[in-house]
Amino acid sequence: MSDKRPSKLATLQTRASVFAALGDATRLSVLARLSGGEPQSIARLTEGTRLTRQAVTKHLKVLENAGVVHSARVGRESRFALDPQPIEDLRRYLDEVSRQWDDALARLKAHVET
Amino acid sequence: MSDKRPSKLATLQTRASVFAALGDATRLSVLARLSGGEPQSIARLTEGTRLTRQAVTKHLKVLENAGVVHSARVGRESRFALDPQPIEDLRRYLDEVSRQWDDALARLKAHVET
DNA sequence: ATGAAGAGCAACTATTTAGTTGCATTTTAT
DNA sequence: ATAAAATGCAACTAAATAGTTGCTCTTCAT
Repeated sequence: MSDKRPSKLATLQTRASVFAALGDATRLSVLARLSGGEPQSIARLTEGTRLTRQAVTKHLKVLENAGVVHSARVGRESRFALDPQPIEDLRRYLDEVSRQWDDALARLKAHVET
Repeated sequence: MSDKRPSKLATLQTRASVFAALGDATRLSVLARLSGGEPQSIARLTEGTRLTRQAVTKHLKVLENAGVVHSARVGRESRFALDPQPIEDLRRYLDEVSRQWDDALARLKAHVET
């Protein structure tokens, strides 16, 4: 049977790429617009921005490569929608980090008081 | 009275910079080590890595600028420790995005079924 | 059938980033 | 007093990123 679980390094890289995808103000705005639920065309997502359509397209590709959004062609426009899974993964990961941190602090405190 | 609240754009930029700081596998490993609670020197954080001390230093500076870690000089070494607040902020933000998404889906579904 | 809307592709520039090497400075231990 | 350890600083390179412009292709509406 093949190994279903990706290596630790691969997981790290994947996670990093999702974080990196969110590491840009423009992309966060796009994300905000898409969190409304309705898939939106590139032209629509470009409205209200000072950027070119092509610039927005590039940002969308970054988000898509990270798996944060996906696109589907509908007629002459391609509609982008949010993909909640990777974001959920990040949430869990940050929960984990916070938990570890709290536990560590509790342990250190207990150690000092002993 | 001065305006305590930062502009929306500034908030976005700050958040983006924190995401960006986490958008690198090396920095995520550093973070993992620091989530153990104990402040660690640069030399210590470099151990086990294939990188130079200076490379690690740069990564630490990125994390520090984003507010994710802080450093304090102790004798000849400078010890880095995690700063949980920004991570907590990201958690909340991702919670918010997920919530919006879920709500939107619920609304869309309700609309379809009506 | 034809013009306009929406998007894709390619080439190019400028800036940022990740990494290196080399050398100077501070602190500790002998 | 001096050598080793830990760090800081500066200059440099290579690659990635954000953005642009220009052109082509497909699809829709008239």
